[in-house]
Amino acid sequence: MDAPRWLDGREDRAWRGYRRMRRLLDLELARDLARDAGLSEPDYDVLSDLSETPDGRLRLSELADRMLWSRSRLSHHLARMRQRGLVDREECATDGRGTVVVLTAQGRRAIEAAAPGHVAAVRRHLIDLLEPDELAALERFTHRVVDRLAAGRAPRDDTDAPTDG
Amino acid sequence: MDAPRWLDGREDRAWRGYRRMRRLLDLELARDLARDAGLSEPDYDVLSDLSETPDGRLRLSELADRMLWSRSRLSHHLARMRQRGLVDREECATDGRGTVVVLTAQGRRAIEAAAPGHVAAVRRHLIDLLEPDELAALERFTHRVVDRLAAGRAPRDDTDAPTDG
DNA sequence: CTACGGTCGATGACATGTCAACCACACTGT
DNA sequence: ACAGTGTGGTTGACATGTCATCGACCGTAG
Repeated sequence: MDAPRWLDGREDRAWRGYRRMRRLLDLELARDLARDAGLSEPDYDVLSDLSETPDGRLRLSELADRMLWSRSRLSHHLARMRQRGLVDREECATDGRGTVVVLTAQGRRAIEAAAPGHVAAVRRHLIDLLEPDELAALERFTHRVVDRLAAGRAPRDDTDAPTDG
Repeated sequence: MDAPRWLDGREDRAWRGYRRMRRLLDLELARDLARDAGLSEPDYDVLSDLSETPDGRLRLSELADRMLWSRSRLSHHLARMRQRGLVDREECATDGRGTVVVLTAQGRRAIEAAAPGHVAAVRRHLIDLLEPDELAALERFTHRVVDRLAAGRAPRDDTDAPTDG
């Protein structure tokens, strides 16, 4: 650990800005979502991913992978959402161990009611504040960073932690 | 709520990329930090903010404001960090209600041991992957977004939720 | 001084996320 | 068929974060 390369002025401001934006955006979006739709951000994400499939159904592990959640976390969260009637479970026809997560009619109504306001908030607080070149840069570098990070992850691991050293 | 303006292709890719990057970066940085330094990200942030002051001391509410945490959350977290010997509490000389959070010698050693590796990880997984124009864009737009969001927040509110409608 | 409304921080109850087993089933080789 | 090994999902214990409330103290007005 010799002579660490600290962040210079611009790098430090970018990094701090990123973290601060992240936090404020989270607080704001979560607040709006809870107030207007009675959903948390995780709730919204689950419903959103489900609603993007043709039949509102996904294997639990498939959903967990898409969301980058551990199966454990998703299982717990689904149990809570299920009690609220937003989703349901079905046995998987092709794999006796499997669970299929199903979007209920109520869940679909919830995401459809929440989506316009949520997208509007995302625009108002972030997207519409970006210049075209900034939006393009955001798209480019986030995907670059994601590709690198995803490459470093173990192919399958329930713990959300890659097993490399 | 008439005819919501959905995100177009580029906007949608940027927004999804942002959220995915955010999640993967969090997992990776938290993992590295835990493995190499035995600290969580919140631990690191607390220690980092404290170590940036001249004497390693901050009023609890001042620290909470800088971190955008509720006083309650910080109070709970400090109780845990205190049990591990990373920080301590002192009474505030100028305000009988107040608490001063103090970085202990052990806490200073912990942050100084953790920082080089953490900064290296931030570089490796994010900063060093950005082109100069992307870094500049990140700095610019995050600060713009933060300014807007900060302006919308009530000046003082323990709940982390602005009181506007 | 005393009353009053506000702020500081701690606390307990509860919601959420993590981690380490665990069971049931799938797959492979023999 | 049937071990042995691996995967899918659940569970319980625990760590962390949120929310409402409280006691102590501050500031100001009478």
